[in-house]
Amino acid sequence: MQNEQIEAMAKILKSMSHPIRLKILCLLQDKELSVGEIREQVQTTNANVSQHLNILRGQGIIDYRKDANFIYNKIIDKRILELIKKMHLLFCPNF
Amino acid sequence: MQNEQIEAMAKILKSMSHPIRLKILCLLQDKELSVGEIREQVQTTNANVSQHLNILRGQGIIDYRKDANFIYNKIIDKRILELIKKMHLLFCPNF
DNA sequence: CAACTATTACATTAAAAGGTAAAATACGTC
DNA sequence: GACGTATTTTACCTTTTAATGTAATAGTTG
Repeated sequence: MQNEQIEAMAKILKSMSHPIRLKILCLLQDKELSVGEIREQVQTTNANVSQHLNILRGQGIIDYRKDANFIYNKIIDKRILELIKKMHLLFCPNF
Repeated sequence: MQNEQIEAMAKILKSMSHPIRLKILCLLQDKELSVGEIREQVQTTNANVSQHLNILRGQGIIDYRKDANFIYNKIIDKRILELIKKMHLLFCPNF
């Protein structure tokens, strides 16, 4: 890996390395979810979820669509999906 | 993934998510290296490398052996090796 | 406009990173 | 065995960055 790529990769890893954000990404693996739906699964506030989502958006990992006053979030970077799948296989082989 | 596993995984990712530590892991993919040898490749001080190595050791990702007054470091968690390989494939397909 | 969902802004707290100097460890030589 | 040198670690302090809480704001709906 080149230095620039290492920097870029480290940024991506950092954005995934917070428990709440990692959980959000796991939840979004197979379906899109609204902020409120995410908050139900992650023990924190609405605003906090929103802030974490914003970090993931900034990395281009997720995107959203509006529907009424809901915001549905989904993963758009397929590489992240693959990476999570791999992590799952490597670190949680029992599931 | 279970919550505990997510916490554990987030910790691992965090320890990999610093550019210097990620570079160290890349360098250690195929060979063991002393602190000084790592410092040559990573633009920082000896003490700083040592501190980063300590974090990776704390995670059980790397271990070391002594030889004279050199410390040779290597990756002992094979899952990390696989994860790096996968990241390489996904994010740096040109190399 | 009242109710609901989400975002933003700001302030506070907590955690990580980095610099520097001192200390520990090992080696060779006198 | 004391001394000088090389390598690495540790400790301490400072700075920087990240995370969180709270309240205010925006946007949408009926």
